[in-house]
Amino acid sequence: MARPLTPKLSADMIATSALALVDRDGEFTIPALAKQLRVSASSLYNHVNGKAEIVDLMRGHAISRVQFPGREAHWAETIRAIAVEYRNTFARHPRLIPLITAYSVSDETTIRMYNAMADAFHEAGFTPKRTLEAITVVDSFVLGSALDVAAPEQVWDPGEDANGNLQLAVDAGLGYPTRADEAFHYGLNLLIEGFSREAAQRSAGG
Amino acid sequence: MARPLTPKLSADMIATSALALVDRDGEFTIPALAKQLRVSASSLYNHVNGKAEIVDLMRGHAISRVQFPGREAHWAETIRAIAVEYRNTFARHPRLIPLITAYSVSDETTIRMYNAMADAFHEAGFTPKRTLEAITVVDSFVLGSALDVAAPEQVWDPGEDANGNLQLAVDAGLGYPTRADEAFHYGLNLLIEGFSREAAQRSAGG
DNA sequence: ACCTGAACACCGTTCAAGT
DNA sequence: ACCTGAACACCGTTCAAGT
Repeated sequence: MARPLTPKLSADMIATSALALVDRDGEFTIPALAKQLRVSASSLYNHVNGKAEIVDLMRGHAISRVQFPGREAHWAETIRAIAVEYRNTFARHPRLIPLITAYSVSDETTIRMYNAMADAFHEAGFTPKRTLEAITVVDSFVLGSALDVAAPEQVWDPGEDANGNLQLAVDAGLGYPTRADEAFHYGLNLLIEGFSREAAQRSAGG
Repeated sequence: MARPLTPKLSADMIATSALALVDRDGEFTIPALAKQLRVSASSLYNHVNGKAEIVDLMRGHAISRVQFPGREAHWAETIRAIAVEYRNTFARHPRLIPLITAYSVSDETTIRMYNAMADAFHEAGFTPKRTLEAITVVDSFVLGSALDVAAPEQVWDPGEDANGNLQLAVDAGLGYPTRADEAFHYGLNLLIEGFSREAAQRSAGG
């Protein structure tokens, strides 16, 4: 074969194909990826610097869909919309999450998201330090909630080791596929209510 | 050599040694682990069924230190104490977190923790379904916060892509090594305040 | 510039052999 | 029962050769 007139590969094709493998298998290998692309393994290295870079591209690819709310919204609704979008984006590829947590997280979309949150908390009257902490809180909760989507359900099947109250709760949750979703919105509401109360106190001159 | 009179290895030694490698390098390999234990790689398989089981043992080993509060405490303080303990336990071995998120999470200590939280929320008057959601919320936030400890600081060095408000917040956070700690307590307070308000509403017959 | 096959170092796991 | 060394399949990456 050797070099074709038009390239058989691109970084974007590699990312898309790898994401499909992760969605299906929870992992990917270079040989499996090459096979799916009908290409030899070494060809990938003409477009990509290594496996770590492929993971990086996958995160960028997954996250690039994030839609931001318009600036006309109330700051609290901006925070909510970003958190929901961010979490849903991760939840769309739950098995990607364990892979990307091992790597650093600083692509352009992430920064844009932090920017938008910083603006919202500034509008709420938060100090810079408080803004940093609030962003960290939202980020942690979103990431943890996304991980919860990826987690196998067996966590919630404790069997004999559960005492009465846990068993009751689990029974209430079985056959309840939106558990992770509802818990996410519940927690997000608690956080935003707390932020709002703090904002009200600040504007009241507390 | 062959078989020694007293075994050179045990599952616990393997877990401890692997944890030391992860703390130092962020990962571990079977050959490196065997070398540190001054043993051949194949010897490990007399005590352990494979790499996945070693990761399982590491999580159990790390988590086994968790101290539970006495039952005399107020339910809200019980929740707080568990969350703090749980999160600090993970934060003690931050580089372990990306490894264990890829596996399932259902050992005995975890179940005991969920049991204790279920009792606390029951005491607060939560329904079983609400209890399940509240536990999920706390769990997600704790895990996300622990991941934040493990995350490289470069997330918070956005450089030119930051707009004014984000840059101000980051400036407030640089050289501020307890950022992750303070954000965790901030978020935890918000959640517990929310839980308490809900409990008060319920007991008032809302 | 981009694809290929051969090659290399390394990893996880198995297993017969030894005591 | 428990350790060893040899062996196997597999993985990530490099590189000279080809167009």
